[in-house]
Amino acid sequence: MPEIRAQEGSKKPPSRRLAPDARAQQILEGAISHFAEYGFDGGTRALAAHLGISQALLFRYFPNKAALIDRVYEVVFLNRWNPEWKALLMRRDLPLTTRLTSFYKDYNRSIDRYEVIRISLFSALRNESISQRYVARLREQLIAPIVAECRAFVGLPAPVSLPLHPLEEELVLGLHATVIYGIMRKHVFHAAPPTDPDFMIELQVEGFVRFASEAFQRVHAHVLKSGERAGQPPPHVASIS
Amino acid sequence: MPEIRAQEGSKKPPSRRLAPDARAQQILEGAISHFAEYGFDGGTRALAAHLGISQALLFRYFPNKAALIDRVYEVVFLNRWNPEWKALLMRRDLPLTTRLTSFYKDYNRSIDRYEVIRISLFSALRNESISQRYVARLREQLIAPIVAECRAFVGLPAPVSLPLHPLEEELVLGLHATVIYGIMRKHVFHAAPPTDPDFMIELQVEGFVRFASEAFQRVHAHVLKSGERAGQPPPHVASIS
DNA sequence: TGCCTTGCTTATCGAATGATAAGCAAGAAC
DNA sequence: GTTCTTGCTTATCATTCGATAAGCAAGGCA
Repeated sequence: MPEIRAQEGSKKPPSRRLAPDARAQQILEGAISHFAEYGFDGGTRALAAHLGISQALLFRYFPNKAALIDRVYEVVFLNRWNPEWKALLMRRDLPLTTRLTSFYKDYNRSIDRYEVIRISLFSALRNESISQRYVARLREQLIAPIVAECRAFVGLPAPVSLPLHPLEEELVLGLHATVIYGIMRKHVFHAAPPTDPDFMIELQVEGFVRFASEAFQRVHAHVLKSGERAGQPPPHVASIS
Repeated sequence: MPEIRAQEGSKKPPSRRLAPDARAQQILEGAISHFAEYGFDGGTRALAAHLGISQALLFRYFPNKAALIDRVYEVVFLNRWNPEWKALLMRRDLPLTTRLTSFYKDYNRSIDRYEVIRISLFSALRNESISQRYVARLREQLIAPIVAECRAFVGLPAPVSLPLHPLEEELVLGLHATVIYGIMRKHVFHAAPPTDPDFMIELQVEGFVRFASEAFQRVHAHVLKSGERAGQPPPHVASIS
């Protein structure tokens, strides 16, 4: 009878004395999935247990919990940006529909991950500065360029002569929303029917571009009509009833 | 010289010995704004301090923290639903555009609140059952009826003879997304330009209805073409890189 | 003015949190 | 097989968490 290793505890045979780099990487990946599931208040003990290591070991590889979270942010936010997106969107040798379709298919593929969308939301709800920086980059690198391309597409003046208006951004963000909200339905609200994201993106982009000309014209007319008196924000209702 | 009340501590003159109902209501409202800001891991001590009362008093009015959170959910989710929405959406004596526009203006007005959107997200990220019940109601009471109305509008068979397809719902959710994501940008990502929500809703609905006929036709063609082999979910990528 | 109900606070509990210190033992080097 | 480096665990820290118990005092009532 071969010597059976008395099953110690429950399940931690596949981890003993890793090389420091490997262990750090393992902890980081475990932290990503742990914090994505339970938020950043998910305890370090639960994380360690999930990794099959002792809780103290975490602090040998990361000085404190905040530092570990910062590394998580780095992976989720910074490493997930494709600098070629902007260039793709501005390639006027391609039809606007083609550019938007292939961009959003790629963008969708890049962020349609349980960990990414949930950690993004957890950090945004914490008002983390990295989240706000991501939003700013999104605006400057993607939304604003798309607005500019739409301007060119519908025959309106370029942003250099006529500055971008928030309502134009919002128009584009309407298209953006269909992609983001779809991912959120899947990973946050757990209400995603099995579907074909590429087909839906083709459809949404087609609808957007088809209506773009009229929409941008109407936005410009609306802006002129309301005398650019910087639409006062809607009255903030006090009680919540 | 009038007797100045030695400023005790910092600021808690406007609260002593309230009637039980008033105190309970005050705590509930404070909890809503506290949990909306810091999530449900926001401590009871911080909540009490914000209310200018002792932490122990909370447990005199609510048996435990979970019970308080349940009351918060009640206010945010249940009290915020207008049962007339479905009827409005189905009023075929009105043009579809009119119905959608006035519905989404009202819906937007109803949920465009800092506390509502943030608490909804916090609870969804916790996989709370009430959040999932809200999503189910949204589907059954709003999205499905809109799909049915669109079917009628574009001349497709009613759901009784041809069951709703997830892709059709997703088409409608694209419109829904523009409203929800706009609210999230404002209260979660803090990236909302001052804008005119009613105007944007008119525009988005107009674009949606204008493209609805072709979109629904293409969805049906797509469903037939892919032989209804229940689109296999996209391969779940393992590493997060 | 005095009493007496009751709304509220102070003090404290055990469990859980992030983090530290000391020592065990795996496994390469010889 | 022995040694020695070092990856890892056990034990413990102070702090903070939700929750409880005992007692103070505000203010209506007489």
